[in-house]
Amino acid sequence: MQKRVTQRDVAARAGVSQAAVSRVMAEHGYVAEDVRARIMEAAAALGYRPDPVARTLITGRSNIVAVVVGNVVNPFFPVALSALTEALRQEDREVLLFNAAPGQNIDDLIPGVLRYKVAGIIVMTVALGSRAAEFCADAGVPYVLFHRYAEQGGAFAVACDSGAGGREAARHLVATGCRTMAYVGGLEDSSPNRDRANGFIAGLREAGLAPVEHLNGAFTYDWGREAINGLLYRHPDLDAVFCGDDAIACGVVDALRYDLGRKVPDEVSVIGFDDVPQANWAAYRLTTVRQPLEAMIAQTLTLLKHPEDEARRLHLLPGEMIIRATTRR
Amino acid sequence: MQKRVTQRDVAARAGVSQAAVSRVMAEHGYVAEDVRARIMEAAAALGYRPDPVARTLITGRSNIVAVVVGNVVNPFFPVALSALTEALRQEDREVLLFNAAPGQNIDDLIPGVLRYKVAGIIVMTVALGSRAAEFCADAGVPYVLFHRYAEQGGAFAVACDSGAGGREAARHLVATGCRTMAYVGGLEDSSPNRDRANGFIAGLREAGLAPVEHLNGAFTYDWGREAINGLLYRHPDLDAVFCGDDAIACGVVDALRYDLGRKVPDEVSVIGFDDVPQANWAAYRLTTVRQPLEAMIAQTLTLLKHPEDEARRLHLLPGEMIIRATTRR
DNA sequence: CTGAAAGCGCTAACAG
DNA sequence: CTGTTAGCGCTTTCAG
Repeated sequence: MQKRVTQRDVAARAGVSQAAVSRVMAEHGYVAEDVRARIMEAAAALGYRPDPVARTLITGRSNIVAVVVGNVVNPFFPVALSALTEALRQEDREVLLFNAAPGQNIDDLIPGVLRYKVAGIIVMTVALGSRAAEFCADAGVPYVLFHRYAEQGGAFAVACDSGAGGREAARHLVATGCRTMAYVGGLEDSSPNRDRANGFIAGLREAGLAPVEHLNGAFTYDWGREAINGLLYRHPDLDAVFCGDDAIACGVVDALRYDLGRKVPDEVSVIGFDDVPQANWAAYRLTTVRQPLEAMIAQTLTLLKHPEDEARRLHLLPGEMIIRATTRR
Repeated sequence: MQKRVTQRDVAARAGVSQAAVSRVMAEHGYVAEDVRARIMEAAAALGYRPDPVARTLITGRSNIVAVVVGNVVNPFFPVALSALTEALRQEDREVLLFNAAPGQNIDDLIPGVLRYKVAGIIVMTVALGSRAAEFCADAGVPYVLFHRYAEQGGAFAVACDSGAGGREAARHLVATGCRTMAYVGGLEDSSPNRDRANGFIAGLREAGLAPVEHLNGAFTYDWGREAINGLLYRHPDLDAVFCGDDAIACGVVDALRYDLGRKVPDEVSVIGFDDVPQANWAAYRLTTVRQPLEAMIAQTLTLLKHPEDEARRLHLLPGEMIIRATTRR
């Protein structure tokens, strides 16, 4: 149980005051070059590393970023979380992970998060609160919604341009000869779901078409599988389905092939959204809209670091249509 | 930007000293019942919530548990992480998430983690360090390996009994008439991989059989897909493959069906390990060995909370064979 | 430019 | 049982 090396130890070895060491470590205030060198040397020799807890106590700000996640079963989550923590790690920031309970309002969670004096909060859940942004603003903590946005609250938000993605999906289906189409969405009350649906509808309208049906449910494989069964029963001539995300799409494809005996894409085309790893598995080879994950993360970090520089609240980044084998040529 | 409520404020309102408030909040030391009631009332009225940073600074221990993850692409990770954070949340403990860079030694990571005065460290990466357990022991921080264990270092470890699982898989394949079998493993130098391989080999030996080949690679879909191609070329009469995990197994199944035109399970049986959500998707319906996730997490939390009560270092929990449609009846 | 000194909010002896 | 008193390790005035 060895004692930690403190700034006092470094100061003693360098023959300076502890305050001088602090100034060097915090890169704050002026220190003569030779003194700074002596201090750095002493710190290195002693293996000194600053105590983040003590620093946070006094400054009221840590280098920890809170990430609030919710629907963890969705395969997009681990991909996004992993890329995010990796990016944060490269900036020497840690990630405090909060798991919102199903149905839990973010508003109830944020005050608890704020107690940790986090440097910022990134919210990846679908269920939103209305006052969370306000709490964070009061505390001076940057608050960024990732992957979706809120109509009100004035929070920063970074997301894929789902509307454009939905439109592209519609155009691709129209261009490949589909006419009787449906949208199988995820959580009704979420911005990606709304935008994907609206974009899809808008894209069909360009061709003078309209979806025969528009379903909402959850961003899950099981929902996709369930939804398509009823859908195909009501519309036996259905020739295309645009899905809220890849998980739903996989469920739809599987149900079409294994529950309903339809050929994908020959009889029914299917398009997903996200481009999760499974989308490219040989069993699916899903045509989908890839989220611009790298760009979304970069934008999120910029917002976290310099929220004041950025007047624009909503940042929608264009996705990329990935054409594989669940749509016709 | 409203001021936080501090113990001093509570003390003033309750007409007691700040120390009395601390004793009530920390549940440490004696306080008269009526005084305690007054304090609780004042705290509630003011909306007081303790400052975890200040508390950590003085006690040298936070209520934060560090979770170190690595191979995030593997679908078992989000399932495990999600269940773990959920369990931790129920104990009012937070999760500090560390993403080990690919190939990074845990030993280099742990000292940085320890600076946060975490209440415990749970390691879910496959790459191990040799001194991490020692560092943690020196700092008095419980250290638990999750999902795999180390031969040396004396760290606590909680994992599925992969050896028993491998043996069961072998028995099931033998019982369903397979004779020419191979093991397609993941990361060679990891305990789950070794145990699954050894268990499988032992299980075959019971029937007087031996695997025709034994490959190691990575716990990924792509590796499974690649491995089976060469394997089937060298052993055209192969009739079963036991895989290091479900991701590999999905790759093997897909390659057999779509790259090699074989029928699963009629021509080749495939068994995975973990029972991730995808294993039950209709495109796979994978026979697999389910990890006892709930039990593993419960055991991990117990070890974290009372490490001194537990003499046994290694806790192997039995998995459950889930028979689906990638093995014959 | 540097050191002394005052805390950040809380816990933990220690008297009373 | 309760209040007083030191700090935890660090940042940040404030003199010098």
